[in-house]
Amino acid sequence: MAGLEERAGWLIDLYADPRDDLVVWILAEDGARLRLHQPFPITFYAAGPAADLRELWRFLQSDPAPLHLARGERHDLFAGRAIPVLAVRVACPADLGPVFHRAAERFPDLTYYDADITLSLRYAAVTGAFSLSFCRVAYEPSGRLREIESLGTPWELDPPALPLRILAVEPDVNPSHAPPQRLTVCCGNHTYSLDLRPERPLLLNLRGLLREHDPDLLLTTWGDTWLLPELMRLSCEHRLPLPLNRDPCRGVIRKEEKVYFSYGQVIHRGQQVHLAGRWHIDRANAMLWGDYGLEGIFELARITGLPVQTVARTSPGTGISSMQILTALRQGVLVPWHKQQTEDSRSAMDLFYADQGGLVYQPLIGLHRDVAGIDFVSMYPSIMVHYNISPETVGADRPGAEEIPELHMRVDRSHPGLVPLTLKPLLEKRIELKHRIAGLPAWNPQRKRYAAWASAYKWLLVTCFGYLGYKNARFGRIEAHQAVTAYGRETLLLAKEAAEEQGFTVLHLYVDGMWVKRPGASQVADFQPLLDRIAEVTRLPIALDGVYRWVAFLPSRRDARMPVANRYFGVFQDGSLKTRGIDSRRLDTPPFISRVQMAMLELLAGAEDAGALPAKLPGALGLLRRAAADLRAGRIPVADCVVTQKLSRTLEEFRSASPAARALAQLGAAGKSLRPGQRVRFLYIRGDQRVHAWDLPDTPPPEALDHERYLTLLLRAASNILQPLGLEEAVLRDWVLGGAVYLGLPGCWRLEDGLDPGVGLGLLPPPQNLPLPILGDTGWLPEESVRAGRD
DNA sequence: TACAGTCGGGG
DNA sequence: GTGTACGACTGTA
Repeated sequence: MAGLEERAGWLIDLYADPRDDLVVWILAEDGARLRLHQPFPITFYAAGPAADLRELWRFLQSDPAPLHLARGERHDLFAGRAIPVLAVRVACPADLGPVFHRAAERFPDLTYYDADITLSLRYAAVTGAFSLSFCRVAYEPSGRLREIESLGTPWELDPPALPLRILAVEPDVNPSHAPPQRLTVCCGNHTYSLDLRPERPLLLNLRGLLREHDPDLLLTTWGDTWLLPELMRLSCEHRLPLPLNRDPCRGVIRKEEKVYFSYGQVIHRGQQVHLAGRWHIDRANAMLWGDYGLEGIFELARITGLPVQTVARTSPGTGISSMQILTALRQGVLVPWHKQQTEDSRSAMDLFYADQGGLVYQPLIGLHRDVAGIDFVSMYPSIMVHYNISPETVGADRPGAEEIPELHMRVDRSHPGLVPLTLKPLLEKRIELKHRIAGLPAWNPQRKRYAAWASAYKWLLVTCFGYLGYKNARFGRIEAHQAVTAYGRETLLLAKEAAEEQGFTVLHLYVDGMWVKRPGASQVADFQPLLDRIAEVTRLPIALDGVYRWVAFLPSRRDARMPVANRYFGVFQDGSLKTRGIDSRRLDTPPFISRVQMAMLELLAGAEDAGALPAKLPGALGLLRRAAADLRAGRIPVADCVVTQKLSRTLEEFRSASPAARALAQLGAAGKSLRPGQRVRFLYIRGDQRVHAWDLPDTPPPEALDHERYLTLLLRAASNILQPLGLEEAVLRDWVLGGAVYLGLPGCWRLEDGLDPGVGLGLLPPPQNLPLPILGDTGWLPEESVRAGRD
């Protein structure tokens, strides 16, 4: 076409604008940042009794916004057929919200579809151009976009990298703890330190930096909750405009903080500041930032179709929901309007929901060797794809369809369902990523990128199951959820039978994994025939989590004869540890206790074989004794004794003076407030106060700590890992406190099969000869020892 | 002893 | 722009 400019580049932002209809930002290959615009009419639908639809028609005819009305038929997923609808096409996307709300308010009983879909998803469905996709664009000199064509798909493994300009800003301290004094600003190879006062030069300097560098990404720490609101306030006060936005025609978008309930706990989401034409990401407010970083966020944007600033801050559940919506739009299936109803919704759907849904065994308590952990890979999503489980494919009345085990239901496998259609490429790409990761050395940057993506995918897949079961989810249906768990149980039972046929003892089953043992089986090759057999009978992807040198399943702390499903630890053949449910896995355990526990475990992990464990005991006990002595002598830094707990309610709502409530009250008295969902930090101290909130101006000296309390926590943590070796908490306490040792009693050991009872305890040297722990003189145990336990 | 409050899991 | 479970466990009274 004559007079059109053509360019290739990445789609980085997109939003409705009352004057320009739809604004599309392209980061061009040649470095230009293009603000383009185009008309983008949007249609939503209403269904219901014909008379009501006619009334809605008349009502909307007098609506002030330019719109077009038509009758038609559209496919309803749950009805399984096309239904008559009134199509309301709004000329300008910015009008959609107001028009829809006027309609829904006046006619609340009609059913609405496609009414609340994120603009970027609609755009992806209509044009094929998704968030961050590499596109070819053709536009008029005025900026009017005439053509856009995506040159790739979200499923590429090596999409061209964006040449992003990043400006990073970080205050010197956490603003919720103390008032910051200066900002560190990084862009390219330059780093600047800017004083927050006086304010005018600060604003002028920042303005200069923003203009000069024109960043695509403003990467901050506490930018949502403090920095940007503060800068906006200063900019207003001093009447010095600050070009935070790249689009000068728009203001920044602020979203208020909120507290909500999700998966059984209160979540606090700080306020947010979104920019137009460039992104703002606050690492402190970014979901799972530590898990997958910028690369993970970009990949999530690509595959979910959500804007970068949104995926950075939302849960993966929103991502999976968006992917389903995109599938529906592409298939021409109506997307039900999602009412923000807080009705009785006894959804009772956890994202894992092991107790009613998943098969859980009671593990065989104690220490075992010749054990392998075997897991199904993304079991529930794999089941959905393999068995075609989707809200529209499952039901009681499906003649000729496949019968679901245990349930009086059938699943129609003649056409791929919406959910399997959405998940299939995701599962396939994740498996391909894992292959590539395995083939690359650890230092390879591409490997790190893939690992970040794989981590982001993992979370999408984990949450998709919960969505399937939630009855108020757009594409959720309880029967589909039940079908998945039914197939899951059957699958696990098939795996168990296969293991028993091959002479393995099944130690434990947990939803999508199992632990098996057979005397003498200590190599990967010993378990390969079982893996092959399980893959053959279940037709689902199975993987060896690892072969253990030894593994211990812990009993209940209330009753040592009772097993619990989720507390265990073990060492793989390569010496790496796997721990679940023990103190160091918990975020409310003081750091020094976590470190001691992990250090003890690492010492035990040095044993090549369970038989060599007794020789490791003196070292582990020495570590414990040293820790207890350091605690009493005040040699543990108080910062390492801080307990962190998440607040579930406001101060007034606490009915019991729990440690967290006491700390909250102290903070309140000092003028610092915390909201439910935020974490409170405190120390256990002696005296009536019992605790001392950590974020108060003063810090108590080590002598003020409640040593007795910390000693109890320490001994508990130690006994949780030494209990399988026959050392109970009371014994440890006597021993650590330096009293008589009754470690020499034969029969104390509770090692399974073949380990010589009576070995070990008698070999312990007397306490004064114990080897000193592996510590430096100044610091405490290395921080790595804690992280090593978490994967 | 009963009750109140917090945490993890999955990958 | 989410999704209000469950059991184990600890601390308080």
